[in-house]
Amino acid sequence: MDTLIDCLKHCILFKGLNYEELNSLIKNINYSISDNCKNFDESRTCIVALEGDICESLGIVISGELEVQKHYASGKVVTLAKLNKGKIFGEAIAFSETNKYPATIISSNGSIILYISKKDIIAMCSTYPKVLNNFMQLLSSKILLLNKKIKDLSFETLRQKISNYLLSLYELQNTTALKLPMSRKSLAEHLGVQRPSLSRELVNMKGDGLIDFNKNLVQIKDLEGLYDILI
Amino acid sequence: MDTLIDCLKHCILFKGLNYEELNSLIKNINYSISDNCKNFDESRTCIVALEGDICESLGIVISGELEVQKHYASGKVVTLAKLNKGKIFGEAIAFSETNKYPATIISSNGSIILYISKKDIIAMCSTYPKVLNNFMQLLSSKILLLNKKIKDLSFETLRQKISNYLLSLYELQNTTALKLPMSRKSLAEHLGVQRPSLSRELVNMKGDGLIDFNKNLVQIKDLEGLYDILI
DNA sequence: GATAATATGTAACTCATGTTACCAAATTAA
DNA sequence: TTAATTTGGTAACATGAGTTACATATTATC
Repeated sequence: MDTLIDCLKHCILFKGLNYEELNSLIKNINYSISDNCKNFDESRTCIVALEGDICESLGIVISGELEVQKHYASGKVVTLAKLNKGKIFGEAIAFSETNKYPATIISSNGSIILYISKKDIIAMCSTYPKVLNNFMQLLSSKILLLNKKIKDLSFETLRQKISNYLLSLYELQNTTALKLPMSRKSLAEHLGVQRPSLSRELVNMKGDGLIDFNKNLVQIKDLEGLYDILI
Repeated sequence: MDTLIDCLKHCILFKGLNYEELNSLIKNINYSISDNCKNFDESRTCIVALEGDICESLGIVISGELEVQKHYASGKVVTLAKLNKGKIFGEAIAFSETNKYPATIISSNGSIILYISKKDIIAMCSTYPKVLNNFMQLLSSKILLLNKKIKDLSFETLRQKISNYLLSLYELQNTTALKLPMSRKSLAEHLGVQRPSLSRELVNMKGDGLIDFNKNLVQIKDLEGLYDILI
């Protein structure tokens, strides 16, 4: 039981709750623990949830490590995320209208998972406002993160991607004399473009009087021009 | 008061609550109503919130219409959304870590807005589990919607976009003999590409034996091939 | 300090898609 | 039914970015 509480202490959902509160919480809410997996596939990995399965509850990893995977028809498998102790999953899926897992979740080392059903989450949140607050913050922050990702993805040209990046640096560093915090190689990767393409476009932008640069220092020469590129 | 309750009845946050429950709710929770705007800009439009403003509460439109706008340095203004009676805003922003409005919200016709602070939302959700459930569903569905949008956006080539679209039709219509529900013009717009480019690529895909088509009927010839394109 | 490994800049080429223009087909209006 | 409008196909061209290759610069290792 103590190891359970110790684990929940590290879970973002229970941030700000002390030992006593967690102790009372775990006694007062309904939950179930999957001590071992029911389904095994041929390679001895345990299938926690299959893509398309109905999701009715929130899962919290108590021990072991889960992998979120996308299985393609061709047989190719792509691991999207790894979830270790204290990480949660299914929180957004359970409450959505089409509550089906969008990916498969497996465990290769016999993990233990605590499940709380939708109904019991509502009950828990009603009783523990701190948990409710944490849950809201979790979902909200995810929404803003996804919005940012969509914004980044929706820039089409390389020049837009570079301008967007430089302007976010400008707002962060509060100066037009920017210091790039990473190498060209990493920047190209970060922007999702090829390194030679990045180099070429930086030279073009210098030629157009938008920026000047030397090593990892970039001087914005036409701030408004950079903003115009994003529209 | 009755018009207020009538308005809340149409708000997604209070779905499933009857008149009595709404009546008791409105008496038991703390809220504030902005009867008129404090800030007017030169064009007599009322500024509900400026981009960058701290957001501490959820807003519900009681009457009038709000516009969510992005104001660019160049002076250009893009309207992102319109919010009419019963629509809510700030729900994800208030609870996120960086709780700043990502866009400006204005009203040109003197709207009335009901505000519920973060603290009072928590209190309301604790007292009314139905509202809590609605709130969770709202945030969760938004997350899944944004995830889908990211998935769609992350396909790079036109062939990937077409394949992804055809495969979603396939899963929807449960047959490889697909009926396109829209014109080429609309489809091109929907996929974010030019109409001639779409035509050209459809012909290429027919040439590669992936599909066959005639008018608004598309026959999938190589299902696995289509899936492979997405990887 | 010499050498190897890695990162960066640059140029030539390829390719996918946007762009424009034009004609045919289909749909709608008169 | 004819005329007008919209939609769709196709071709030629322009362009932006990926690809490859190679030279130079920087950094790490001994």
